[in-house]
Amino acid sequence: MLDRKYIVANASAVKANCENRNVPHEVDQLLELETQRRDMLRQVEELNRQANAVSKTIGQAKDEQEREERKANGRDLRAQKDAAQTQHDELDLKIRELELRLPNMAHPEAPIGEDDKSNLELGRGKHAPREFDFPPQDHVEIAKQWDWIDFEGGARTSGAGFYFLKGDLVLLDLAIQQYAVSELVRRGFIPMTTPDLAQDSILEGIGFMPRGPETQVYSIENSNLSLIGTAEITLGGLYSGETFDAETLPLKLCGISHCFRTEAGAAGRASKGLYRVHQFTKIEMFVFCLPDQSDALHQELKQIECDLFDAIEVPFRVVDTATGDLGGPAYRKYDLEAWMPGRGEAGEWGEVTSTSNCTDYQARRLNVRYKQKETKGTHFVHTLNGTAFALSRALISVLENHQNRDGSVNVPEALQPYLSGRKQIGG
RNA sequence: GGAGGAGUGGCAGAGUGGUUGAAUGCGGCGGUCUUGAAAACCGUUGAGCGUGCGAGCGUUCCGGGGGUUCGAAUCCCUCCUCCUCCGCCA
Repeated sequence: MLDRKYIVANASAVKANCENRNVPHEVDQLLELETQRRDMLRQVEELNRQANAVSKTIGQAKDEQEREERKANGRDLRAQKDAAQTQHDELDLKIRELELRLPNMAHPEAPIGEDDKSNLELGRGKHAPREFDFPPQDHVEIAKQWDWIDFEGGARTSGAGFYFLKGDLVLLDLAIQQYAVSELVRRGFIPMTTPDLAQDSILEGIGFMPRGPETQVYSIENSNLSLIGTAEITLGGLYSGETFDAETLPLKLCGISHCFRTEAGAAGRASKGLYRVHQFTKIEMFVFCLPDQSDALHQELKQIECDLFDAIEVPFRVVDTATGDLGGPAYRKYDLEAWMPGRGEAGEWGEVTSTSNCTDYQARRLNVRYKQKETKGTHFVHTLNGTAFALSRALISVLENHQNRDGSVNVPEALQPYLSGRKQIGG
């Protein structure tokens, strides 16, 4: 959510931003309603002031008759105030609905473009895509050879898009998680396991739309809870309504959670094997910080993602997301796309991580503030998030890039300590 | 699941219908004293919104929502959270 005063003062920039992002807007209507609301607010406060003044004189009334007259006067003023208040609240609600649909402003250097075709490649990882001297298999084939993934069992118990991991692949999965968590802890992140469900109000604050026709998340019937699509939701909601002391920021959190996605409308999109599933585990980075820290922290999160994928020796490229492809809350977003040799005809890049600077957009919706010593008042913090590893896709990248001719898979050195020192699985 | 109790400012803790945004203490900040520090003493110390160049003024907020009343931290209803005891359970 944008600051209402900012929208009023910068209406043309807000409109231009919506157009760059391919989001329809009703800024003009919002401005009109806001003008009305302010008038109404002034009326409400004036009536309230008068009513309060009358109330204070009632105790000092000189006789019963004067007392009753003043009471009647007070009643009348309160009634007028209530009527004005109701009008004000209706206007406020309409404005808020419009505001909630406005996306965050975009970073001035973010590439402008309609969709992901305008995304800008910023660089590559340390490892170039491998030249195979044998036809590489995709992860589904590799896993099948060693009975590492049971898709049929997943479908039987839970439906299409669910799966069981088995055997050594589970150990690899855990090794990646442990490696990521220890690396993040080393870099000052506090490890946290989070609830896998959150209240809808928190989802909305983060920028998800639970229960809409295009919802990405599963909701629990007869409750206001939804399964989280990412730990960003719970970590971001963790301090909703709270005020940080400025010295305690930046606060870096590392969330370990399951992620649930309906993937509604994703049918037909590249979705083989583990690539697009309804549930996966994710190690997520989340940061609360001061406004002047968020740009640098965004670079830091991007760098951590690069370091992690370099460490597991997976080739990747970094992409600066175009305005039209940014989610609503993001001011700027970088994606890492890993090389997946088994994808498409002869390998393709596939998104494996994403890091966003959401500036104060989520903080305003969730009411997360900071307070600086010596200065009056509070301000909204900035929030950032980034994927360390989404395990489903990380596993694809490791299996496909480190496969051998016989289907065995080399364990990247960085992961070996977390896999009993083993250098290979399968075979 | 059953029975009780409690939710007030950064914290602790008064306040049960009318200048109470809220006593008091602690903490924080400023000052006096001191070579310096401590102690002591004095002063100061919540946030949101509106309005004004500004000092300020107005308004809202005592877990959330609703109600009674001219007026609610204070009375009523409801929800949430926490604590204690009992039961059940990984």
